[in-house]
Amino acid sequence: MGDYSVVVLDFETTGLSPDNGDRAIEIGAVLVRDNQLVDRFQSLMNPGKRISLFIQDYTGITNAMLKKAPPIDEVMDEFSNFMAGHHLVAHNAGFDRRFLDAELQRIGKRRTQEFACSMLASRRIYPDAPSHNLEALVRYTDIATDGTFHRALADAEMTARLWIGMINELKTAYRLRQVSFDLMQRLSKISKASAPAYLSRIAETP
DNA sequence: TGCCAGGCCCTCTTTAGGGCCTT
Repeated sequence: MGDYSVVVLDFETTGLSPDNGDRAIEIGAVLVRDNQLVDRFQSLMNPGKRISLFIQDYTGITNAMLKKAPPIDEVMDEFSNFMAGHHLVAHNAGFDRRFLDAELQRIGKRRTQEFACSMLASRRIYPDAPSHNLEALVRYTDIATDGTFHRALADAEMTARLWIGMINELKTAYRLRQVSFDLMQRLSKISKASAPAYLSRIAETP
């Protein structure tokens, strides 16, 4: 489990909760190693049922597109190989973690690696951002974009660039040589109020 | 047909409520 590689992932789904029968319809993921995007994974998935007009409008993914897509089980099996051995990151990770774990469970697999959240990290690293949704953070931090939002690979790539940007921000602001996944995860788990003191303490530690 | 989550975070808080964030 390398400290310096993470898989940043994003799901498009039929709704908000796998416990209510919602399923994944697209996964996008980027492998980040040494703060570089070095590999990508993307696939639509056929959930075996029609998706709502809201989801079609929100994502641009249509029922016609999903009809031609491979089944979820097949894609998730491939993706479990892609993510193997890497820590995981997502924006509002609780959402993607629930879907990842639910879809893996359906194919008899289980996630073992740690999951970190770029949204929780951004609330601590960019407390003055006007909003901490992905699109607002992309604009706030001047991340290049082709204007595509709410598609899995585009969102995963932007989240990966946001993650790299936050690591670089910490390196610069606190004169750190390296910022590990563990540090990012700890920063996200401590209360937002105590984050500034925590970071100052890290900066003083050689 | 109608309904629909979960966790963080703030505050007019802790015997709670509501906005944000993800689709």
